[in-house]
Amino acid sequence: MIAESAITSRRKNIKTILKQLESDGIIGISVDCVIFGFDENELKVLLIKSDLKRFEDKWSLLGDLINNHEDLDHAAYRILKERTGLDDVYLEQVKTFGEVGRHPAARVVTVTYCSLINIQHHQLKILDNELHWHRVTTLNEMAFDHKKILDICYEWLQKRIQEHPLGFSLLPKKFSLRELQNLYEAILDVKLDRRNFRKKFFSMDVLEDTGEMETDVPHRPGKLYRFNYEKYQKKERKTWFGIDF
Amino acid sequence: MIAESAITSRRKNIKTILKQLESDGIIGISVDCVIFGFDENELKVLLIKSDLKRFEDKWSLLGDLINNHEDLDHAAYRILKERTGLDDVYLEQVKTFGEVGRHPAARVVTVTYCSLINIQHHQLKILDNELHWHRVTTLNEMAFDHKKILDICYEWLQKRIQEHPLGFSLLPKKFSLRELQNLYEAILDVKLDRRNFRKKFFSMDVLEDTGEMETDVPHRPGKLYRFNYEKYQKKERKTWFGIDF
DNA sequence: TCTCAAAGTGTAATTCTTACACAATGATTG
DNA sequence: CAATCATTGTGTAAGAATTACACTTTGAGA
Repeated sequence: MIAESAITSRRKNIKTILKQLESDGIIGISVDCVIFGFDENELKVLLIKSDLKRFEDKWSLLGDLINNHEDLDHAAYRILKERTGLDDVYLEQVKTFGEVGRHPAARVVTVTYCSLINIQHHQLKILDNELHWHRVTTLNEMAFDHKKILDICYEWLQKRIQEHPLGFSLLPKKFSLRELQNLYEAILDVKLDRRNFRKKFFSMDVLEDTGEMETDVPHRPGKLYRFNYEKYQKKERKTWFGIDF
Repeated sequence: MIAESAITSRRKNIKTILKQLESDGIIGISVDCVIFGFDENELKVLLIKSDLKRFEDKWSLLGDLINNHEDLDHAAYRILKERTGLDDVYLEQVKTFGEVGRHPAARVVTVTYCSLINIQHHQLKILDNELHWHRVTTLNEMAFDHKKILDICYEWLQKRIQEHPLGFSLLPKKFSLRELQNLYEAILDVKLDRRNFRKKFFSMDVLEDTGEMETDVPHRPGKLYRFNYEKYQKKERKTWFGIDF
């Protein structure tokens, strides 16, 4: 398979580079993408089987070394594009990990980005069967320090989704309020009151009625909404939220 | 002066290393510290005059390349210690900047850490007169992309201080409620109601009455409190704050 | 002892959050 | 085509949190 051999050769390349870095005493810089998706009412993360003997059968995040003449953000978009074929996606830097022993082959400092994509809509080309959507909540061991990275990104997401409208990136353009609520309930692991949830979103005034309804549901169909980014943008941001800790 | 010559030689060293990195096509990794202090009811940041011709007379953050066998966090503490003599301080990673052209001498990716220190209490040894506490609000041009970095760190601080008790790091161990309120008002650039401010902090139950009073104030002295870290720690953290954006 | 400047304190109005139940709808089935 | 099913859609009242607001107390200094 073409895709597979391309990936294989890329990996050999990485290993060679890392070896070289290590012998020259140079610190490598990589980007690791934590790619979240939402499917079957569960939060998923896109992982790949580690190719290192040291981490046999362990899952790892999608990452790569950055290029010398490439902005850091650009590297993140590139990696995402290479692995998923997508470029119109939500992507945000979360944290940088730089402990000395975190990569066995060489000293590598990695900058972590979170990406949120809509699994259904994009139907990314997972030709390569080493790629896998894994449930976030039932993930134990991972390669490198990737479990720790994932945990931090998941916490980041839980917090972030309550303050910024990133959740919509995980849903189709048109969605029902039930889908939206399921998303929040899954990510935050809470049960929310349906009426209060609706009231809250309507009062925030960021949803737009598409005039369409759900189809193919075995019950009364709900209205479909879309996120109105312009309205959201126009809202004024406050520096004062209230002290609470 | 001993301190000065040490710094000068260190800087030459950096320049040499950067030159070498650039000619070898290697990406350097640095840490930049945004060191906030609070004095005379104003938020200050510790800066140094840039030593690059390109940025003559511009202020820059305190930074250094990381060492090969040093954890990233450790590098941040080291730099802080080298520049201020302090090691028992609040320090937190904020964001990594990796645009290609951000450093004129070489490709350098920099990881930014925010540090909060109490200017009065520590009396750091600013022997070197190129070091300077600058008002955050009246800072225009800076060297490199440091103004952008500072802006982002300042926004980070404004948000963070409302959710976490980091503000206390900027105050003496014992402080009056007025001092605390001045701190919040200065950082957030808002006026707060004195009674509501007190009510809020007392209801959060993180302040401890020291039994002491202010001295040397030309008016009725206020009680002195200290932050009770244990009580704060014991509070349970919620994943659910409420959606709002 | 008088003045000054800031400390210390309570309450009522408002806004936000939570808890809660029943009728309407469209799809499916017998 | 009538009955059933599952889920949508909707309002209100109680409680909690936030806001706005003014007068008395205290110690220092003149």
